[in-house]
Amino acid sequence: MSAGGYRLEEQIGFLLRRAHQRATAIFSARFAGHGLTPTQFAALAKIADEDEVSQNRLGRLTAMDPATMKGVIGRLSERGLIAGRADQEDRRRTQWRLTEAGAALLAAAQKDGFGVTAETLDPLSPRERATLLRLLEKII
Amino acid sequence: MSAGGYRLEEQIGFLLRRAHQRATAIFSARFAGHGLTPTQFAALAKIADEDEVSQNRLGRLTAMDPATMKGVIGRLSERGLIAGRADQEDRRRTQWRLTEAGAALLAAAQKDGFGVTAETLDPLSPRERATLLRLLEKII
DNA sequence: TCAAACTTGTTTGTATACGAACAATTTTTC
DNA sequence: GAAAAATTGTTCGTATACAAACAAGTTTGA
Repeated sequence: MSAGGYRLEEQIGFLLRRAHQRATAIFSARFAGHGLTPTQFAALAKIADEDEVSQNRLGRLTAMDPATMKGVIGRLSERGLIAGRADQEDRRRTQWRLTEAGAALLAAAQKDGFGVTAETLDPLSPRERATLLRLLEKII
Repeated sequence: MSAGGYRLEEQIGFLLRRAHQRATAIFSARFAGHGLTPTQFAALAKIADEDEVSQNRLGRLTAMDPATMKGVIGRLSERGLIAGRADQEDRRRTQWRLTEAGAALLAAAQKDGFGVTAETLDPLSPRERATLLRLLEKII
């Protein structure tokens, strides 16, 4: 009976956690054949955008902390989807690129990426979809 | 240059992940003194609502899978914030309650719970806040 | 009734997520 | 040009998140 009037179901954090869980579940179902997680797909997509990118910068672009990024990079690299080379200008850095296999997988997976977004937003009207994206951007 | 026109920043899943990350960061800052994570706090709040609740039911109420719930319950129980008893009617079940320490911590933490929500939604007008909650509920 | 189906909870393994502490390197500042 | 500050990346530890396989107990249905 919510002692202090705190209703979990109405808290933005709880709603965001649940909405994210649902989006992830939809992603997992559609990407089962590709063997990619949402963060792995995000990393591939951003590496493709950037052509070549350091680990830290990729983390900023995909909203992953350096420790998390290291794990994602490691798994993509082990699977041969990306390849790294030492940066000559800055010896702390490793620059990462898609391999041919990575580019092929990304190309094959991309339409499912749009499918995930479409299915996740399916309960909303086009206008509501735009509103939701706009409001989410405002609170990030 | 988004080869297939796939813009990560506009995908609902990516926005939800980032918004959830920010909400969690705000929670962590405000709850540092209480030593509670968002899921632990959610579990305490729901146990208080229900008075006594089984592990699986609590998982459904707080949107946690049974394996996750077990970890959360274990940590709260180890800290003496909740206590479980074997259910006589259904011998598979354990029923969980707040201890006095748990009830006290929940009472002390609750105003910070509201603070997290307020800070997270701060960039939005009251009308926008209501809209965001409504749209999130629709896509869950 | 009794077998099938379901529910409750556990365990294992993989993948984020991130704080904290750290080493190596580069940039800034004086 | 040297000290200070910042950046890049690693490692360790803790906490979700969930699939899959499982054991044990309960409910359903023919």
